[in-house]
Amino acid sequence: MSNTKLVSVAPSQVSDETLRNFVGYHLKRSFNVIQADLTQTLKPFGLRMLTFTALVLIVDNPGLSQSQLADAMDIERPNLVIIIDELEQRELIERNRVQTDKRIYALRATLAGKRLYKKAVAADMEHEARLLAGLDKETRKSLMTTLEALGRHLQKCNRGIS
Amino acid sequence: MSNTKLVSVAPSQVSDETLRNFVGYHLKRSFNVIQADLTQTLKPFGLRMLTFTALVLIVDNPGLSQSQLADAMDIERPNLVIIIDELEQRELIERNRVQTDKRIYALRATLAGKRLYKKAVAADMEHEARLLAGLDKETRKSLMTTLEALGRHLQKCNRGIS
DNA sequence: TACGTATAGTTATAAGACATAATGATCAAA
DNA sequence: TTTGATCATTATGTCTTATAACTATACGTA
Repeated sequence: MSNTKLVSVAPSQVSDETLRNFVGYHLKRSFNVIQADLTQTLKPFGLRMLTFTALVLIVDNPGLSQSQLADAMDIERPNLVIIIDELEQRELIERNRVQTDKRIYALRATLAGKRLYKKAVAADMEHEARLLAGLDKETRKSLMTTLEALGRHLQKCNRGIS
Repeated sequence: MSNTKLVSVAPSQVSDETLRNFVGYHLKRSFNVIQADLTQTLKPFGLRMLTFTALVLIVDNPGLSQSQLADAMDIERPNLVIIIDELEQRELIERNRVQTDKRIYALRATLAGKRLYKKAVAADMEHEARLLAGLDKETRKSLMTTLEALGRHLQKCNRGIS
């Protein structure tokens, strides 16, 4: 029993060497920081990440249905309802019945919605530029390239499963 | 009003071109896919992502306190309690009072905890290897390198703020 | 035409991940 | 010894996400 240590002292610094082998660990940690900052960035506009994402997709894809939007956002239809409710109550978007299929709402941004979109997207770009300012240009470019590649690959995998 | 379109038809495919400019968007989408797969991978071991992360950090850092662990996991102390409760009830870890400071619990993995750690870490590595198998070696390497760099940079930023 | 099935949106509900405030026990320093 | 800080905990609330069940509508087929 030569390796028995009755009292192991608390480590002065916690090591995450095992976890750092995992891509998912890095994704989560980096995303947490960005999300926290983005949440603050969007607060002045009265937007959360989810309502911001929905607004952007509606402006970029006028007339899309709630099902299409839920698919694009990778969330379930019931969860989208309150997000759309919120945007509609603020008169940033409209729900329009479709004549050819009365089950569907065609979603469109109002003028106010389009204006907020512009401001919020600009703020988001500034927020990311600020957060990534310390990284050298090479790394920033490589980051976007590899993340795009990872995203494409994983979406492909995912479609294969479901 | 030459650009007035009374009825815009639903887009056949939803475009996310604006969102794809954002690093945060890519991080979240990729993480979602990995998390879903990892959740399934850990299920046979009775572990969730949070309990898995806690177990790994406890095995790698025997004797650390709950405060240290909460810091390392970037969660608040109250939220860690139920995670530790769960691991302790399954006798994967132990809470040991520290003689020199009776406020602190020194956390240590039991033999069963260390065994489960080995299996779960191996399963996690297989899960990531499987998910990333389709990416060419260059991209995989570049991915880890840039994610490490991003992580280091963002943690540095974060410490500056708080 | 009528019936069975599928789809769009909604409601109700539950679980999980997170934050904050307050408490009791302990420590450490004035 | 008293005051203030720290550790773990309890209670509580919010946000995100998932599932099941419901209504209204659409569609294919007998």
